[in-house]
Amino acid sequence: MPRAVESEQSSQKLEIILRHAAQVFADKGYEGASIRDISRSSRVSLSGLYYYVKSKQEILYLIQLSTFRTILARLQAALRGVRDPSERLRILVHNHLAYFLEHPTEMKVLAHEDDALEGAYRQEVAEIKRKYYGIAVEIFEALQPAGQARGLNSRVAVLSLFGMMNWIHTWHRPQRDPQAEALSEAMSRMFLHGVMNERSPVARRPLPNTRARETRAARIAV
Amino acid sequence: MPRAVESEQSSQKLEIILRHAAQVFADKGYEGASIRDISRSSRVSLSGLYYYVKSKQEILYLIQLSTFRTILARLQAALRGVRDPSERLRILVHNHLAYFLEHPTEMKVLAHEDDALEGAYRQEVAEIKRKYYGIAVEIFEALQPAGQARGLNSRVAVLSLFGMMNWIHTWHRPQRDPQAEALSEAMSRMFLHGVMNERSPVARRPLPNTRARETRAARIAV
DNA sequence: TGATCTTTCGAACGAACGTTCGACCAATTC
DNA sequence: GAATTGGTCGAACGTTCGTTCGAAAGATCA
Repeated sequence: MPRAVESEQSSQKLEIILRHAAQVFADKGYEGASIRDISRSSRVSLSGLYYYVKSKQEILYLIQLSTFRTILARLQAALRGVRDPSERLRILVHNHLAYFLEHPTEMKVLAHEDDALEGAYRQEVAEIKRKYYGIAVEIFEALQPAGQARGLNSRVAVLSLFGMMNWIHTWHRPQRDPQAEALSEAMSRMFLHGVMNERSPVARRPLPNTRARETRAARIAV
Repeated sequence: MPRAVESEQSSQKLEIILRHAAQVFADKGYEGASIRDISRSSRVSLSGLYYYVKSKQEILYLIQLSTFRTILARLQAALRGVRDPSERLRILVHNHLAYFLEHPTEMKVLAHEDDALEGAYRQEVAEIKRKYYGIAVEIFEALQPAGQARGLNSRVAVLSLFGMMNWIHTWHRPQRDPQAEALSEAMSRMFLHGVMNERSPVARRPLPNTRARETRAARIAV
């Protein structure tokens, strides 16, 4: 019989399986990875896996769902009480990148296996993704009434930002590249003010001295 | 016997095969696609494919190699004679995005199947990629002596730019989203000057009137 | 017409795939 | 101590995979 209501032990073992599965999917891709790979790496027999999980698709679904739920919940918590649009954007970027660097395997699976799910699984994940995206659009558009944002297509701007952030799974090496703090500061700054040195950057928060120079974290060594 | 020196006809048929293969890889991913899928869609028998091609890996290799070579050659041609760093960056972005939107299937295969190649195939493609990346870094760093670029990690800045651009394969819908001109103008502008409205944008070229407003193409409807 | 070379393909190879089944073991309940 | 329950797994299922092989059909030139 398949697992019906999970005991403490049981759901703990499911988590182990999902953790190893995420690693395997990240290494070989969803299609390139086999259930046997997951069985070997998690030390659960091939048939034993099916006590915890209905199918290979469900494994991917469970990984994506829980990862996305966590990152969304963290974002909502971090945003609570913050009103300034620029600051909210910085929080979004930091939350996204910090989670990315803490859980690189799960996030790679999220970013790279976007098309692999089908049917109801796909739709359920898409729903969370829409919500996450919607928050980003709201934040972006709130930059405008303040008379700050250029006349830019929100969709293009926000998806470009996600592109910057999600692409890091292809290049970021923890030893070599900046960590979450510096990286999110750099990307927020690039997104908000660009790479060029027009006059002076806007200060992080409205300060007496509007011409404050950039923070240390943003000035990454070349 | 496998094809040795290709005749006119023969290499033409190889191109047909590669075009269909790119479509199949783009739809199902490299691992998810089968040689039989490619056989079916290109109307060449399963064994017939192996007259033109040594292996499934070689198919992917040939697609990636020729796509990358073309985009690199076009970039070098478009850059010839242009000295202004900002303008060179705009050319790079436009070249990349224009090719992306003209050949979405090949570019999706390039962006998405980055890890799929192995051994010598992988290295040969990596070499071109390094060259392409190197040009981008050069352009970016040339923004600095002019006293224009912020103290930003080149690697982070350039790879963020590639992230913006390459990510479009996940979201761009030709009917709905801006075309190459408007899109590259928007992304160049975002990268160079950001999304916020600090004072005034810098003019495209050094003009008498440094405070010229943005061009029409950049003001995309929301 | 016959010889040679290029191109095509049906049939089969062994290996690997996702999934299922029924037997089994250990612990808990009566 | 018999029955029940939660967890485990070896063996096998039918299918699909990438690749090979040898025969044969078409083209080219003697």
